[in-house]
Amino acid sequence: MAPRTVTLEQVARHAGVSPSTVSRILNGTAVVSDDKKQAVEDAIRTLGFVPNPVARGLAGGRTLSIGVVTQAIDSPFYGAALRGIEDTLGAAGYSPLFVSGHWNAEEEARCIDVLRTRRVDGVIVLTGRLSDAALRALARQLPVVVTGRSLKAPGLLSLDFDNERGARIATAHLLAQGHRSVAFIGGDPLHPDAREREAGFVAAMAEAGVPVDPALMTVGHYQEAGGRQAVEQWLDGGRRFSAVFAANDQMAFGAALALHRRGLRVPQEVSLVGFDDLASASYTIPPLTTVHQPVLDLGRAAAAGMLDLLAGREPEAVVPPPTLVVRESTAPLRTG
Amino acid sequence: MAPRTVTLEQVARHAGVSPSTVSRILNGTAVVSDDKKQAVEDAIRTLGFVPNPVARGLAGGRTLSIGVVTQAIDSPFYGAALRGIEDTLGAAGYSPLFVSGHWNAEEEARCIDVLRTRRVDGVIVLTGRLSDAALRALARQLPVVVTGRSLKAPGLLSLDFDNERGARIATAHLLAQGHRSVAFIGGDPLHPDAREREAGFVAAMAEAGVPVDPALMTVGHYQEAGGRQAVEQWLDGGRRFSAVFAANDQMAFGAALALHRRGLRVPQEVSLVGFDDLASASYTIPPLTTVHQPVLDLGRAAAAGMLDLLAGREPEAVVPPPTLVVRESTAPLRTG
DNA sequence: CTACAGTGTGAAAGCGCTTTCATAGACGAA
DNA sequence: TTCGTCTATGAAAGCGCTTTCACACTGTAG
Repeated sequence: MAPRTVTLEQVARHAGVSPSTVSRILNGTAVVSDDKKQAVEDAIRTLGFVPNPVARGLAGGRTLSIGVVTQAIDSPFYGAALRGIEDTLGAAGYSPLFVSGHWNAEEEARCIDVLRTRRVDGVIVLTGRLSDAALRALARQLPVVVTGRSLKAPGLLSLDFDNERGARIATAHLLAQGHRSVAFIGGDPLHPDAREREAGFVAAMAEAGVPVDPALMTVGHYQEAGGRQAVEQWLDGGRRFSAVFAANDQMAFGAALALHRRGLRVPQEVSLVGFDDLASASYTIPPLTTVHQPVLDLGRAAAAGMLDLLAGREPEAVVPPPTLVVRESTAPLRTG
Repeated sequence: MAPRTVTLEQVARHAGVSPSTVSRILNGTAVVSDDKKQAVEDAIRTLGFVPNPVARGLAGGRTLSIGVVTQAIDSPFYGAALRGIEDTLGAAGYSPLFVSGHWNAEEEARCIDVLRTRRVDGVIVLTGRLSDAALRALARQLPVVVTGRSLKAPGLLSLDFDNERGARIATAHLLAQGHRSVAFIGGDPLHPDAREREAGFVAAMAEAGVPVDPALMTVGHYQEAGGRQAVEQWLDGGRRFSAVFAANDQMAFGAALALHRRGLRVPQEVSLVGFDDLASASYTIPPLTTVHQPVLDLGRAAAAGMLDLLAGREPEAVVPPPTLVVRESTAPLRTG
């Protein structure tokens, strides 16, 4: 219980070389003769030496930690991404440092200050409210990976998910089922992805030659309560619709509850489609048809991209395309 | 964009004092005359000096970061706790370092090694599989706060939630509604809290003089799928019950789906109670009656306790008692 | 045989801060 | 007045690692 921390110097002494040599072997910074390398590796093993990242951070400027700016640490949506990041970063010896911006540009900027203060080697930003300019500026100092936008800059990798396409296929599915009056509950138009999803919806409707009723389009702020209120207002206003497309699952859940309360059965009377495919979407009643976002993969891709950036490699990021997961909340329009 | 990092030495020069003095002022380690203190504070302000935690960590051994061992970074249950921890730690200038043990003692031990390597100032363990002995040993080296068990040791604070009581009131609620054949879906008995919840269920039944049917008690591993399978098996086996108490919400969701599939309506035909009060529990169909666990407060309390421990104060932790949130998944037994 | 690139290696100087340790005053006691 | 005891402060030694820089060597060319 008192394994006095082993230092690089001890390893050096044990192996009969200088600390510099040990460091060089550790980091592969220079060519070292094979015999010394062997001796050092043996010493490391027998002594059980583990480099101290703190000292490394001070001396070399590398802390082996990556800042991750998320919006809320307990977000059901980003959770999977965080997991993906944690996994692939961890496998490479890096540790993520999670901070939450709470959908607030100012707070996000503060988070990034904290990360910089802590000397992280890179920053992964999950969507967020920061301006593109701010990200570009940040990328001049550190490798940056950002999701939810497409943005070109040196030292910056952006991983964008095709929200419009996702919304299109969701809407197309409803249309293919015969629905003509489909209501849309959007996210906050401040989010680019909310705008894209709306655009996808509109595009799919136009493509099918179905006019969209502006009265059946509203904003639900990506929260359950928003979805619920949307439906309640439509129903209170006497609006009729046979299908609802919610721009995220949480709003779809809210909508489902409102429909249930008003005695409208899903999918018999109203079809419902969500977006994101949260883990819980397959266990709602009925299980929700939704657009699957590969968030876990996105997290992994972001982390892998960061690793590439750090290694000076050209990052090759692949974000899988959106797919529709058809479950039980949608059904063909009942004629008559 | 090139605000060359300001060092403590620059502050010292600017204020006309020695670095030692600046450090002393920063840490309050010694008495410093008021005029110098003033000068230093001015210098800090005008220079915009921010101490480098990495250097601090190397020199002083304090990194101002707290390791947090959670089981899955994307857990819907612990998420709120993480948020609470992040908030109160952040307010005190500490940063949490989250690592996930994935319900695996070995992995948890590895996580703790990572944290130690990173020289965290303390460790918060959310439940987990580590042995009490391992935690006690850890507490000899670092302040430790652990949730989900009660355990006394120097340098260790344990925050336990009254699972048994929670299970009792949930069961009592069902019993008060006239239910007599109530089924129980438990968590993995390896979790102490799973055992406690089961004990609470059994105790409440006994208290009411209602015999428990062992065939109506099963293990669902805290997952949706487990809850679902439990119900399916009972139904397939021809078992009858008018109420189900699931030891966590996720299993309750699974159970609800299985009941729905079999055409049994909640709460008309079967009452359903969960445990945890996940954020999503109020938006299921029907909204779930469940035992509210103040996870957010628990997270805050854990962080506050850690801060106390670090400051050498006697931590005074208060975990609020469980309460039952009655929603719409429970109803009086239909007689006849 | 001298001169000049390479190579592998060690010495030593930091990285930015904390923390002894030592010292110059200030002050009360003798 | 002299001595001892504090008290505030500075000098300097690290914390454990990286990274110049310089130095022996080798080897090859002139």
